[in-house]
Amino acid sequence: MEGFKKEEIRKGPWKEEEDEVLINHVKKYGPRDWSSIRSKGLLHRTGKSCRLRWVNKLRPNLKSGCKFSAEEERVVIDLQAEIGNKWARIATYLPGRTDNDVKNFWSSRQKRLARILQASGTPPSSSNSKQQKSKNKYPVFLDVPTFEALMFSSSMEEEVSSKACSSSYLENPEQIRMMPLPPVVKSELPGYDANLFQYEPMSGIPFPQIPQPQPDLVFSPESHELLARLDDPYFLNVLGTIDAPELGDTAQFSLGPPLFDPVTSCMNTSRDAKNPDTLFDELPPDMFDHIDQPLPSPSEW
DNA sequence: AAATGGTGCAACCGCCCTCCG
DNA sequence: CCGGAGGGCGGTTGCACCATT
Repeated sequence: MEGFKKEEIRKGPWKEEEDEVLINHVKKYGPRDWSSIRSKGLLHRTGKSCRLRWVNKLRPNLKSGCKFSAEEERVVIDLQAEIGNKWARIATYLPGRTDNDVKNFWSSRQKRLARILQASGTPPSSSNSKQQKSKNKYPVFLDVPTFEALMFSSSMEEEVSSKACSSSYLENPEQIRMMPLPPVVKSELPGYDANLFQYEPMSGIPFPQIPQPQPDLVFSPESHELLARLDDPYFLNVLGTIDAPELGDTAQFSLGPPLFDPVTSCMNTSRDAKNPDTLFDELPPDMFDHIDQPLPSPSEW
């Protein structure tokens, strides 16, 4: 019997009928007791597989098929810089998004960046292969989210890649600090944890401070070292091999549809050139006006 | 039109934690 | 206290689709 059961475990793409069974189970018992789905003989899937399917695809109010809006990108970038690869935690700030979504988004982004850096003549530290398959093989500084997150949106990356290797865009840390980043409107983030954000008002522009070591935050030794060096102009010069002069002092940023509006957010999913899919275009001048509002703690929502 | 490469996404794997008997 | 089961989570893989050559 055990052997029989083992052989019966199904893998791979889910069929509609399986989805229906899973949905019915959740309707009856709620999103729990995943393993009982198999033990009852309802599905030949592992409990894990069922849970994953529910969480990633069948759960209500998912924004499946929707490209990340500019604001969502911004949230991910900020939070990744703050707390690292805690995708599930980051996903809690993005209604309708799953940890898998966030993870995939970030992974795609990392791949793009790696490719751009290679094209721009900044070779990976220990490999000369065309394409790095694992992000663990990327240059170490790519694992430090802060800078690359600030320097590249998906649209900026394309511009950057075409202007590689010449400018001083990153030479001055102050320039970076003064970049008019579109803000994450923390007050609108469900589950917002004020302890995770340390924004300092700089001419009304919020800027995510370099994460300070916190008891519950774990950075790799490399990250610790690199974070410690972020104020080092020489370190910045390393990144300065990437050029985006056209962004210059008046770098423009785009704002996507309002965050947490599944309808409008979903309308921004096409790759229409008229519809830039990214941050950093046409930044409204008053967009930072409401940043420093008090933020609800997770317990308040 | 075919080949190639990039991208996004669904799903699996393995590790870890928590809970419960 | 211990061990097993269940579940959560981050990392990885495989594949389909699309754009480019």
